[in-house]
Amino acid sequence: MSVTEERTYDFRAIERGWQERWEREGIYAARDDDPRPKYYSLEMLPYPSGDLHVGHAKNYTLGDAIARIHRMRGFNVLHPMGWDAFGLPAENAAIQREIDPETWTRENIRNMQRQIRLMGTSYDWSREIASCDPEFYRWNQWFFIRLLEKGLAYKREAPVNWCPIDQTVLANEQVENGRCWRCGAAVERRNLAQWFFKITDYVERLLRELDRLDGWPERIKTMQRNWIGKSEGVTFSWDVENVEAQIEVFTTRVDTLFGATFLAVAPEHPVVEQILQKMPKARRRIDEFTASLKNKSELERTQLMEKTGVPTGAYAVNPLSREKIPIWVTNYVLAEYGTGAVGGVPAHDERDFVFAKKHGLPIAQVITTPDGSLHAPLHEPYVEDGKLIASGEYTGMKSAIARRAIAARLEAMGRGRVTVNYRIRDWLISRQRYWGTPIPIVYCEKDGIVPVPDDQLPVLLPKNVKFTGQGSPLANEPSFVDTTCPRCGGPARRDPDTMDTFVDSSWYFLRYLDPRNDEKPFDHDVASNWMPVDQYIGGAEHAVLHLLYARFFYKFIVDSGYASGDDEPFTRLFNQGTLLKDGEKMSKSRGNVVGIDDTVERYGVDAMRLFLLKAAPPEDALEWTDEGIVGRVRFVQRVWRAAEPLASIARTVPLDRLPEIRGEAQRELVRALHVALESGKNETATHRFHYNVTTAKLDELVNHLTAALREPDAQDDPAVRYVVHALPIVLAPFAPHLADELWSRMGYERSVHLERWIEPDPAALAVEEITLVVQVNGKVRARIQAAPGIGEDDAFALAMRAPAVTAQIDGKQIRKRIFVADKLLNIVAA
RNA sequence: GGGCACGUGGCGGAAUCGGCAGACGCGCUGGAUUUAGGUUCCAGUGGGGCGACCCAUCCGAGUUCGACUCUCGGCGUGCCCACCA
Repeated sequence: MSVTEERTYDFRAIERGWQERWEREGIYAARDDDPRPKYYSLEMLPYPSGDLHVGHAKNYTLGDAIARIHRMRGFNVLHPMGWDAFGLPAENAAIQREIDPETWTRENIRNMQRQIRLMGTSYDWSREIASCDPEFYRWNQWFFIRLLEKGLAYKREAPVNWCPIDQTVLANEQVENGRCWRCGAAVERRNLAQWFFKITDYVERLLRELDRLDGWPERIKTMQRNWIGKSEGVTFSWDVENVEAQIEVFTTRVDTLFGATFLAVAPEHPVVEQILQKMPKARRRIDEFTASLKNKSELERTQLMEKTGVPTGAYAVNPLSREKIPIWVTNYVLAEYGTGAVGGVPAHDERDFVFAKKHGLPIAQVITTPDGSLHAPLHEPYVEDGKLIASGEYTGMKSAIARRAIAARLEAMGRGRVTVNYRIRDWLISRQRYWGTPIPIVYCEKDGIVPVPDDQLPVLLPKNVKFTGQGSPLANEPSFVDTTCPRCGGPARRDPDTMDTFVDSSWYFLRYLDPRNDEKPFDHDVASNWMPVDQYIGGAEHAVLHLLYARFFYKFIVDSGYASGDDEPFTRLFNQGTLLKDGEKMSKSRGNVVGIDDTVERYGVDAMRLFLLKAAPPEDALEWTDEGIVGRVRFVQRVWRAAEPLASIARTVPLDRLPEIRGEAQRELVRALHVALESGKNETATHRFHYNVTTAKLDELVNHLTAALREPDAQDDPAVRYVVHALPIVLAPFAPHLADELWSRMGYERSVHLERWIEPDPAALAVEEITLVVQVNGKVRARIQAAPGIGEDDAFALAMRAPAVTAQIDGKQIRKRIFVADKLLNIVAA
């Protein structure tokens, strides 16, 4: 073996060895009774899709660095991991390849456990959970029944989103641009009886309390606000001429009421049938129109079709002007939003304008610009607030004032009221699929809807189910569906549906706190002590799904007394940027994945981790390159070559005080260490987590160390020994294996990950000389070396000795001096 | 169409408070070591000029002694929402 080979860091053997030892000794296990301040550090739990790629590694590496540095900063850190194990891909594998979904899932979990361990992440594996375990999903069923008892779970027939490919209904949150979020199929509308969670009961709190989530990205809060979609307006009714009916409309622009020239209703609106009873002549054309819409998917109806409609022949009476306007059935008014009917104001609404132009309906301007300069004919709708015209007694009012006045008038007439409307709908949780939590409900001919009693939970998923891809697997399984009523003992049928997997992730973070409890989902006191999650890390794709559901669920949990304290579950949220390969998001479906196993085998875990942290700030998208990681391989080897030969003697210089400093180079070396320590501390304390900067400071430190080691007798220099001694500590959160290997070679028995971070020392950070920038008229002309704290006059005197400065001032008057202590002197001359 | 981000060398990025633009890394160039390749080490690396200096953070204005940073306008990129009444 040659000399160079001997000094090469054998990362393959060393990294594996440390992972086994950490696990054997359980050094990352969190204890409930630890007296130190708690820190709950959580990454969104992964779906066990098969293989991890370096995109996953990016997410977990950041979370692990944060957990590790908090542990070293004196916190009792809880850092758990688990599996979001229910879901469609497992069932699709069953249909396509005849593998049992459970087998498929368990195999994937096993493989991903191995890969996550390969990354050297500091999880407390004793708390691991998988949502497909009956010990976990039992509590989904338990919570379902608690929600049912509170009236927050209910079954209702409603128009719902149906995915024809995945053969199940979807929540509104799972429909993106009219398409299924999983498979991309155009979603259809179906009227089905389904279970909902009443998230709308919590909508005001979910909206208002976003304001106090200071640790959340503004972007995510905005997305939640938009999704909730609160709008304030007026709901009021129109009489229908010659028909015993009223039509309620909701509008945010009641100031435009005098400009309504038609009334638009959704085809599904009940008033359509009432009108047809009186005026059967219109039936054929309305039926034809409605039928033409029926064939269209929701996507086509909302996005691709032009606005169209047919008149009903009936007229509505404007409650204020008494004007009669025609009632039209249209395709652009949605039955599910507001009241399903809208006053058509072409002059001041873009959709109504387009519709009126097409069908030759009048355009009546009732708002003009504040200066009154806008007059008919309008070539485009004027949708801003302005001043009312042609609006009876309200003419001349500003929009905002008119809105209040007209609302008050409608209220006084007993026709209307100020209302608030929300875009968000109740959360549809039924799924017509097998691989999920069975809904714990039994239908009895005598007793109706009967919840399964707590002591009969869990309702287990049956094994050996047939997967044909046709219809719901559980519904086709008589041994599961046929049961007896828990109340009367008579024949009954089980609900054949399973729950949306987002139910699992709405409270899983509480199960980590008490994972083996078989009497309750979690203990009240244990949960209250650990909650809320201090730092939550994950991608932004869950902004209106998981993150909204979990907030709802935790509010319910605190309201019900299952836990106490702040009812917001996640104090701080950090959105990781995605990992790109060749400019595209790395994903299995795109086929551009770089695997964990290959990367670790080739470059080592620490090099991979360092690259993922170093290449970009964690919130930014990061392009994976094989060239970039070799720089980190070099770094790991450079550290090893510098520090390992001194490992046996480094401990002779203690870390609890600064070492003897023999010269300027030694000062700079020790300073570089403390700069790195401070960077790690600050990036953590400010929650920026820009460890790309901290790792750059580590590079500078190692550059200084390498230079110092070229001096004769460097091994005997106390500053060199001190820095080598401290190196494992400052490396530990980022390159945990390398750090522990060096630490143990110094003779320590205990892992470096149980050591304290060294507090950056102001004396080490202080500089003996500062560089004062001298500007003339804002342009840098000289840099002068001076002692820190130099006064303005002394600085000026020094500056005037610099030829580059005097040359610029020559022949001019000095008007002003700006002096920033220890930084800059700007001489203004003209 | 609306909202929110962002725009700095060949590339990823740094500059935390309005005060040295380009830290650190990749790549590249030259040198040393090496039979050679690789590794390692050293030096250099925004553009222009022989030079004192000049130009440069998407473009254009503005505020300021001083702007990558603040304001206004434009262009570009990304993400989210979108017949929501």
